[in-house]
Amino acid sequence: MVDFKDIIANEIYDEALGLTLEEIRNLIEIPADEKMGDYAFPCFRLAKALRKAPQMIAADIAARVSGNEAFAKVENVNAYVNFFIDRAFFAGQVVTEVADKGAAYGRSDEGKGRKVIVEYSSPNIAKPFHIGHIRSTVIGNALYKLYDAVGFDVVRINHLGDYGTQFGKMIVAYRKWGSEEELAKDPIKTLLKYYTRFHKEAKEDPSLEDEARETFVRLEAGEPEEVELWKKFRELSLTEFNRVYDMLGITFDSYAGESFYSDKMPRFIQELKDKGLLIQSQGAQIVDLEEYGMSPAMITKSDGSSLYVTRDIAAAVYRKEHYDFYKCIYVVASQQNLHFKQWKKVLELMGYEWQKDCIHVPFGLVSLSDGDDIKMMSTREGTVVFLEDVLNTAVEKTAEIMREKQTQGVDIDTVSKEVGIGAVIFQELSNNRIKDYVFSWDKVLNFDGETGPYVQYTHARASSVLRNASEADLAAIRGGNFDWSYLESDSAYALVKLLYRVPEVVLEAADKYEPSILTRHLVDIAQSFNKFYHDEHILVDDENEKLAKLALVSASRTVIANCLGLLGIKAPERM
RNA sequence: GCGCUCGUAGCUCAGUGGAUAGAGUGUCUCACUCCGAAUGAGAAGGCCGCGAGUUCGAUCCUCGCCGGGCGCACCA
Repeated sequence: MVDFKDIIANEIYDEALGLTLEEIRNLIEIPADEKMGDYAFPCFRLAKALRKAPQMIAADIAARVSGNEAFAKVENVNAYVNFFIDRAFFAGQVVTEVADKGAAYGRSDEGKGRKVIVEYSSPNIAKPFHIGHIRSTVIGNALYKLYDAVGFDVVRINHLGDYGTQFGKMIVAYRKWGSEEELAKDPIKTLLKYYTRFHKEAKEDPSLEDEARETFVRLEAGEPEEVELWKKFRELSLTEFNRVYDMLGITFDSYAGESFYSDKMPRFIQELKDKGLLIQSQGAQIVDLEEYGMSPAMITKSDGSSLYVTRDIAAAVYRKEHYDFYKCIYVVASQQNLHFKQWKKVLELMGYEWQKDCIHVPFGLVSLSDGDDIKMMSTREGTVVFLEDVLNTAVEKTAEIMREKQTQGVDIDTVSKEVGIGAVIFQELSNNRIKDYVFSWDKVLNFDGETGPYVQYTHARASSVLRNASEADLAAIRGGNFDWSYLESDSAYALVKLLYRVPEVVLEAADKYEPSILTRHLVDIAQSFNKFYHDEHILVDDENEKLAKLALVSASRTVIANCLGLLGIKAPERM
């Protein structure tokens, strides 16, 4: 498709300006106000070199470039050269491009098949899957889809938190107060009960903590009794997690969690020793990072058992050797910024240059409102909102709305899931991932305005218009060429521009590890479509006008469906 | 105390080294004999936390302060 910035840069370029083609291209901007054109070139930067007022330069350039078929008008306003695209030409380009590419519109091959690992979700086994876990899960899934869309070969890893002292605690608690029947009935909630009780009682009796650590040492040493219990907890948990993953439509290529690396650690502990990085301190073994302004990275505890960093080092090297990744993306909470900094530094000190290809993608905290108080969710305290409850409630509310509206021709059961769960996912992907937020039922159950259901509704509405068109019309708009001057109105044109930008927005979202960039753009498209829909009648009598407009509706529908797909959200035809 | 991070409309949040800082929500209006009103239009609402600096130009970059969040060795 045409690249207007390239065209403009080529038109403007002149040796006398003292800027390279690339520099000129980068200066081109999209004006905030549409009245100022579709693209603008500010001339301030040229003033010094040319020793001329920027306004004069702009006037010169505007006079020099003109006559390209892509532009309806080129003019200067003060220090800016403003370019107005030829609307009909542009609409034709975009609409036919979308029609040609269909589901592939927005995708590209920038990645050239290189391998990217995305590690995400990674819940702790034996703990509930709560609303806080949605972030890594949903952001990670969107990043997987985005990287896949821009041409990378993506491996999805669920790095389960299935190891560590917490399992010592769990085993101790189960042995003291557990019952098999209770566990079978509702595994996670029961395990959570034991875990909560453990922490309550450990406050009174600190020896429980020691007992838990010893138990973990035995687990890591492969003692059959401990291993068997651990396996049981792991299996029960996975069954429950998979139920949530199914609802969200998420799958993984690997569930190699922390335990997977337990037998791979000794090699690295030895390597750290050999490289003179490991020092003894208070009975533990650490890598001193003081000169880098960080607290030490603890590699083994005084009882000899491993820690988080130890396992992450093993995991990183394993992945490099096993997958030979181009990039390894860790979608993990910002609370662990320090951990990742330490871990990267240790890898660097070990001489693994590829650590620079390991990228921590952090996200903010989800907290709960408790009256006037805002507090962190705590598994230990038992103050959590279960993700499954949130999803189910959203689905129920959707079904209720659909019954009220008496939506025809759909299976409420199926569509309410697509819309309800889509609403929760969309909400999660709406804001910058780094922002903290307070969970709110009102917010997650609001389906008006900039929400998932709004975008899905727009898709359903476009689908409905196309259903109302005749078979002959639909056949005609598949790749047809029409009188695009019917798409020169402000609202049609605004929509065309947004559709045009989708491929670059997808790339940017992947580049910045920020799905919300796409979510926001999708909202803009939906708003723009709805405005177009209100401003203009689509199924008009004039055949040429109708076909041009239908082609735009069809393109919009395709793009909305594609973008929703990249976010991991369904696009129902009716709702 | 140190490090990281956030601070933009009543609330939730976009935004960019450039032209008059934008949405949604809430409040008040208006629009369904018309392709889906989970919609659209309008009104109202802003020392872009504060103070310096860099720049032709700063809400954006730098430094300092203030306020919130997170983290800082035997948890993950």
